[in-house]
Amino acid sequence: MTDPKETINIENVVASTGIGQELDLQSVAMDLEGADYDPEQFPGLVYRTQNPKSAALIFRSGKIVCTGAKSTADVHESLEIVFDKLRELNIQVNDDPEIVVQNIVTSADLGRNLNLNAIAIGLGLENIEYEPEQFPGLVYRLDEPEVVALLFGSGKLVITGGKKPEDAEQAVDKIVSRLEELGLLE
Amino acid sequence: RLRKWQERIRTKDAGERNLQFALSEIDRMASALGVPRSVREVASVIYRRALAEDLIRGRSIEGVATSTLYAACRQEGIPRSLEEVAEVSRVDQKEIGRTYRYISQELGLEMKPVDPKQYVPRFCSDLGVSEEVQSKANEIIDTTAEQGLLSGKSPTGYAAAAIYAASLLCNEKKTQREVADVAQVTEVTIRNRYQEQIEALGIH
DNA sequence: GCTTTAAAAAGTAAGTT
DNA sequence: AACTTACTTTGTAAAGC
Repeated sequence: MTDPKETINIENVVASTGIGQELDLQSVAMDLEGADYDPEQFPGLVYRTQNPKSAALIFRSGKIVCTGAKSTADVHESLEIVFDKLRELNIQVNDDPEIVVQNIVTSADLGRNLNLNAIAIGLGLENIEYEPEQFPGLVYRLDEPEVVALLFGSGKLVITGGKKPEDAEQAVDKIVSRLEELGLLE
Repeated sequence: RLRKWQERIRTKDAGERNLQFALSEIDRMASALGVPRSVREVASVIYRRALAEDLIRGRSIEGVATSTLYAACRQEGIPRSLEEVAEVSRVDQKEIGRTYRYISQELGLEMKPVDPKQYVPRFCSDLGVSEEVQSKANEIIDTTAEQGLLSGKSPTGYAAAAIYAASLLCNEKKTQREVADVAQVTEVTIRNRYQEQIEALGIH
């Protein structure tokens, strides 16, 4: 029996930060190669890094959102690249702007198929959302840690809403023990 | 004070008119769907509860009315798919679905997942197949669902595949296209569910 | 509420070959 | 019938409508 915790994989990390400087996005868009900026569509400028792969949304206020990184370390690496690119454009960037992780998306595998109908009843219809006509996953909201888990018939999971990697581990533990005590993981 | 009085009356009148509009819309859509009067009554009860709980603010009356009708059909055991409900509503399917989930959650309706068997009588009737095909389809659904095959699958596609399989087993073959049309799913979905079901049943 | 970005899960659908 | 592409669901920040 493989511990489901060992199947956890971070798929996406969202973080926010700021350079503490207002920006003229129009000129940044001109000077920054590969930048996508369409203020009519969205107020942020989109800049993609290749290694590590991520997408940064840069705003007029100097605030930045980084998405798509596979780890918190990658978030920092990606943002350092963004900071350096801005410095190359003679824009002042603080030495180490505070980076706050806002959301971590994780996948995991319980290793056996799940009867979602039985789980919906077992976990309590009032606590879950399961509408297979609209989406194949069962939505389970946990209080501690405060995350949302999507459970699939294959036994695969998606956990989102966490701020740190341990949130996903705790969530998997709780889900496994709840399903075990309900006898729905045999 | 007189102004406040008038305002209250105006608000009350507007509220009455909105409720009448919602109920007439539920009636219109229920007729178009051909569901019995009991379903309209259940829908109007749910709608009034949503109104009392102030769940309509920020949402269209039409959207909430349609969602309560969708929920009522399910509660009464004669579900209509979101696609079918959307066809008689002025609200798009996506909006009906999210409004339904919101109302269901807030009112604590505790709706059980739709049992594919609930679609069998209507689909079979539309196809004009025998009672034998109908009970065979129900049997296929029960035995395969017990094996966990239903998890995550849409109830209409699951029912359609079982009816298709049953029509073959009872020598009353209907084509995948015919079944797909009454269930409003694609032939590809029927093919996929059908393959899983006959494999689970050990029919080769 | 919406707009945009990223990523996974699995089902369904549509278009092309 | 296979492949590809795309949409459904979940969280999250950003600025502006």
